[in-house]
Amino acid sequence: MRAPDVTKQIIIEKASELFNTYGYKATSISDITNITGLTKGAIYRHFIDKGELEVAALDHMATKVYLLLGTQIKEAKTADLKLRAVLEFFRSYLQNYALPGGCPLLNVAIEVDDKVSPLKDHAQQLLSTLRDTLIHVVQKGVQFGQLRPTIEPEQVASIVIASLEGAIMMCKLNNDDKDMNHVIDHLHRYIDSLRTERILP
Amino acid sequence: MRAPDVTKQIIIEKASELFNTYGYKATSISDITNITGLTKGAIYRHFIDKGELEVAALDHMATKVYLLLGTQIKEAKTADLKLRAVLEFFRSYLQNYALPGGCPLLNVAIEVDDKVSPLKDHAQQLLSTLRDTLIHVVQKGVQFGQLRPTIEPEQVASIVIASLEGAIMMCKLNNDDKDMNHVIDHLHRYIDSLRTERILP
DNA sequence: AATATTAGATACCGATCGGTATCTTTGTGC
DNA sequence: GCACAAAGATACCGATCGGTATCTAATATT
Repeated sequence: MRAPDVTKQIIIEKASELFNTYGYKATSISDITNITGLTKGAIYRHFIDKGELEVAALDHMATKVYLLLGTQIKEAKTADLKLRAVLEFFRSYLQNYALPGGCPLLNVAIEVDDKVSPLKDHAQQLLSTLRDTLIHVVQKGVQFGQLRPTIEPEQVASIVIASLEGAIMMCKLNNDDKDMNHVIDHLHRYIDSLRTERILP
Repeated sequence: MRAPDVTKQIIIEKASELFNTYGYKATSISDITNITGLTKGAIYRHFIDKGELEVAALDHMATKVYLLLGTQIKEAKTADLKLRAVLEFFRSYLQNYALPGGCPLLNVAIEVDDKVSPLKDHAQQLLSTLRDTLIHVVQKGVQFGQLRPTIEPEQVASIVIASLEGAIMMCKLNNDDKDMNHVIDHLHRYIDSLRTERILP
């Protein structure tokens, strides 16, 4: 008998990889028992039903990703560098496969079809968090005179997120980084256009 | 007893809506018998297994969409207008819901997780077709002096497709057109920048 | 009109799904 | 060391999955 929260964490970790790779509905409890070496009895002791495990797994993946992304953003000093850090974070996303199955947000957003469900609520919250993070970066950039005051932070967020998520889809389907590189190149130039004009000496 | 190909077409049409809305794996044969009023016997007379129906349904949706998109592109006279027609096509995509479940390409691309499968092959082909269409538009635009000769057609295609598909994901999740409008506004300005500079009088 | 062909209905198959009741084992507090 | 609580295993449940063998009925052929 192990400390219960350790076992629970193992279940969440392994399950989240399966969910993110094969889909939430497509991953069965048996798949999770197989990969964890545990039994159904053990799993259902920690989660009242599959839905609760799905939400826990999504939360786990999300905090893992956002923690790393948040760090990268904080380390960059100016708004435009912070935005570029986001781009490079998404590029590395595809290369080192620390995150099996691609972007958790994209995957869950496409899979959930219910009008309302806990999983959809969490997916919406994930997107909001990402949007708000980018919006905040841009707002601060304007405030500090790093970015042009005429730009709309919400629009910048929409453009950056949509481009990167779409690129992930394309790259995953073709097993090829080409589209992501094209998109990131373009976004770098887009960010250039957001900066305040500096008269160089 | 009806003409067989009429029944087959009904099955494909109804099934494709279910597949695109709820997912391929998540839609059962029973779901299809319910919506068509037919029985399993009738369905399995026309398709050897579920996989064959999945592919037929995806093909059906794709040709339906690409026929309409192709028309819009042909009706626009210059390359930059053709590209803008693509943007507006995607905008209308979300509003009138002639296409239940959103973009078939995006949905299937996220769902297929197999390394190789007929459905994935078709999904890849769909993306290639869309890419090639945009690339061709840009190449002709350069050839006819409508677009700057320095631009890379492949990069334009990646950027346009990724942005639009990503926006679809965001809008579907939030049930809100905002992100798509932001993205399309940006793409219009991007297309502006692709045009040959004209010295206005 | 009789026959051959085929679309579609019915009833069933084994496998697997999510979930649960119950039993055994393990660790903990006294 | 013994009682108790909790973790995990086992065995099972009804429902549903994709798929099929067989039967019926409607059309097409002659």
